[in-house]
Amino acid sequence: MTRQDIFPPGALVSVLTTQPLDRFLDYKAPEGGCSVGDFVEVPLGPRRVLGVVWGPGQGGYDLAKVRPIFGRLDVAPMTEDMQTFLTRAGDYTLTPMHAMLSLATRAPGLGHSESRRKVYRLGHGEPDRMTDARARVLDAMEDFGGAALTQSEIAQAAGVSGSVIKGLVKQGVLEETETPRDLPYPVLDPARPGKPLTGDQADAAARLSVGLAEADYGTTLLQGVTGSGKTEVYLEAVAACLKAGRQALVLLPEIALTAEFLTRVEERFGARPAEWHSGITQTERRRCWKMVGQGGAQLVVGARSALFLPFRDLGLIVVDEEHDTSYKQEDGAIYSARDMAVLRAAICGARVVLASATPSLESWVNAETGKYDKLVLTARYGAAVLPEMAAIDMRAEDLAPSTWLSPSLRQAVQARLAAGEQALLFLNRRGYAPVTLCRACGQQIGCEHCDARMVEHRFQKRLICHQCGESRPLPDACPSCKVEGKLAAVGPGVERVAEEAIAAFPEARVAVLSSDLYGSARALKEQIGAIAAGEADVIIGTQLVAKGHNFPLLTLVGVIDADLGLQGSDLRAAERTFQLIRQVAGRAGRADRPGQALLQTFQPEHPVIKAILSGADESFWRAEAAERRALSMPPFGRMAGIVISGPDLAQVFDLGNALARQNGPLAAIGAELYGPAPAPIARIRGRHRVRLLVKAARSAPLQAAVAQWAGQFPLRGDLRLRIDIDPQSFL
DNA sequence: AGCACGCCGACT
DNA sequence: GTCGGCGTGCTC
Repeated sequence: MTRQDIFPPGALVSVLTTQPLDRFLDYKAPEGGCSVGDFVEVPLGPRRVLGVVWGPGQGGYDLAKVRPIFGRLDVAPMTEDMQTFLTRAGDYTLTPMHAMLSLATRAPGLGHSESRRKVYRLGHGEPDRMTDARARVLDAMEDFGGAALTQSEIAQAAGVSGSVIKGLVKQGVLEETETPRDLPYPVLDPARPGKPLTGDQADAAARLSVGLAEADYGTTLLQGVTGSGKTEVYLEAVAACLKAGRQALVLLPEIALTAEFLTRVEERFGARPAEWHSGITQTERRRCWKMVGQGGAQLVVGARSALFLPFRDLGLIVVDEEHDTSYKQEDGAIYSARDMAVLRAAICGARVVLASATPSLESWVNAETGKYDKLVLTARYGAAVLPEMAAIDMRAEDLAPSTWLSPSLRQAVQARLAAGEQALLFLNRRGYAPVTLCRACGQQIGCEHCDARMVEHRFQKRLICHQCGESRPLPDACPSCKVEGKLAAVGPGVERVAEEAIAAFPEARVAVLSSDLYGSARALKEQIGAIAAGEADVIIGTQLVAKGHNFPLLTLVGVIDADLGLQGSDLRAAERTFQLIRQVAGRAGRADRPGQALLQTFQPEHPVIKAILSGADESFWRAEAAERRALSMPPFGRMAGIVISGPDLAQVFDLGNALARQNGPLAAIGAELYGPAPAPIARIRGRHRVRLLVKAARSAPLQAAVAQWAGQFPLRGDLRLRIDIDPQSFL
C-alpha cells in the first residue's frame, strides 16, 4: 500500500512529534523526499526527535526558520487508518496528539539503523585437525539442519567456548554471515486441528468467523461462564482471520495470564505468537513493533497498549475478560481499551470479540440494543458443571473476635481436605490488616503523603501505603502518642486469613496468592503453576485468583467478605461485586469434580447477593440497566471526571471553584456539573486532589464542551488537571 | 520534554 | 560586585 502524497525534497510538510507541543510543526522534506506516514527524525531546538509526516505543511510560520527533516527511519510508514485512529482516539479521550503518538511508538531504538548480528552455518572448508570440541560443533550444526545459529547458540548446543567456533570460522568450516536482529515471528498454522468443539461452540465459532475475510466491521459479545470454552471458540475466529491472511490481536487484562495463553496458542497453531506487555525485554519490544508493522507477526497477544501497535491489516481484535477494570487505566492517556478496540476495528474494518462470563453493563446494553451481536455459551466444557452457590449468613454464625472463618465455612473446607481436594478462600484485600490502630490514643497509622491508611504486611514486617507504595518498618511505638506495645491490627487481609487458616487446618498446606508477595511476574506464575499442580490444599487469594487461572483440583471457593464491594455509594459497586464474585466462584469445580461456592455475608437479602446466588444473570443486568437508565447514568448518559491536583489545597480548590462558576460551556450543552469535592482519595503523594463530575445526555457533544470549559484557566504553578471521559467511578 | 532567558538572595 | 534559584517561553 503506497501513500499518494509524495513530497519532493524541500517541500513543506507537517510533522507530528512526540514532544509535548500542542500543534504540528512544519519541516522541509529531506533529500529523496518523503511521504505521508513516514517516520522521521527532525531537529527541534538542539535535539533530534521522533516524528511522523502527517500531511502537507500548514504554512504560517517564517519560512526562513523552517528546518529540513534529518531523514526517514527504516520502519514501515504509519498507515492512513492508524492516523485516523490516533486522531479520533485523541479527540474522544481529549488526549493531545503528541501523547497519542507516544502511545503508538513505545518501542526503543526506532531511530537506529537496523542492527544486525553475526550468525554461522556450515561452510565448505575442512578442519585441519579434528578435535572432540570441533566434532561436537559439527554434530550440533547437523542437528539444526543447516540453520544459521549465533555463536552463543552453537557454544551452548555443542558445549564449547567461543574460541573453538572462531577457529573453525578461520578455516572456512563455518561461514559467518549477518542477519537482521529483528526476525519475523514463526508462521502460525491455522489449518492445524483445534480441540473438538461441541455443537454450540462450533456454531459460535462459525458465527464469529463471518466477515473476517472482508474488511467488514462488527462487534460480538461472547458471553459464557468459566469453562464454557470461550477461548477455544475465539481461537477459531483467530484461525479464520489468519487463514484470510489478516493480522489478529488478543488483549488480556493481566500479564500473568499471557504465559498460559501463549502455550494454548502454540498447541493450536504450532508456534508461539508475538507478545506485547510491560514485562517483555526491550529487544523483544522493538522486534514486535517492527514485525507487526511489516507483517512479520500474524498474531499479537498483549496488554491494552498493544492496541497502538502499527498493524498493517488487522482483521480481528479479541478483548478477553472485557469487563476487567484494568482495561481502563492511565497509560499516558486515559482510555478504555475495550472502547478503543471497537474504534480501531471500525476504522480498519476488523471484527471485535468481547469475551466475558460477566460482561460490563455497557457491553451488555450494547448487545441488548443490537449495536453488538451476542453469542451465549451455556454448557460447561467437558463434564464440569457450574458450582453450587450458597450464602453463609454471618449473623447466625458464632465467631470469636478477630476471626473471619465461620464454623460453616471451616466445616466445608475440612470436608474438601478430607476428600483430597483444594479449597480457595477469597478476600480482596492485600496485606495482614487494613487498619493499624493505637489502643492508647485511638489514632490509626496513616500515610504521610496520602490520605490513606498504612496497611500492615506481616510477611514483609512493614507498613505499606497502597496508594503511593511508601513503606516503613512496623513500629513498636505509636507514631503519634509514642506509647509502646499498644498497636493493634484491625480487620482482615489475606495474610491474616492465612494465619487463621493455618491454625484451623493444621494438617493442610496453606498458600497465599497476592500480587505483592512475589517479586516478579515469573515467580508469581511459578507459584500459580505449583498450586495448580496440587502443591497446596488451601489457597488464600486476592482478586488475582479470579482472573482466569485454572486450578483443576479446586472444588470449594469461600468468599470471606461478600459484602466488601457493596459498601460505598458508587453506582458501579453492584456491577463490580457481581462480576468479581461470579468470576471467583467460577474457579470451583473446573475439572470433573463438582464445585461449591460459599459466600460469607451479613446481608443475604441484598439484591446483588441474591442475584449471584440464584444465577439470574439476565435479570440482574436488566435491573442494573433500568436503574442506570432512570438516573441517565452511563451508558444511558455520558460523563466526564475531572481531577485537579496540586501541592497546595487552597489553590486546588480555588481552581475547582472557578471552574464551577464559569460553567457556561457545560450549560450550553445542557450538562450538569457536580463538585468540586475532595476526590475519593483526597491526597496522594503529597498532592491534594479535588474532583468534579460532568454529566450530559448521551447525544450531547461532551468532549468539545468539556475541553472548552476546562481550558478557560491556564494552569499556574504545579497544578494539574486531568480529564477522564467515561470514568469508571461515578463518585 | 529540554533548554534557554531572566529577574532576585548569599557568597568570593 | 557575581553565582545561581527555578518561573515563563520557545522549539518548525
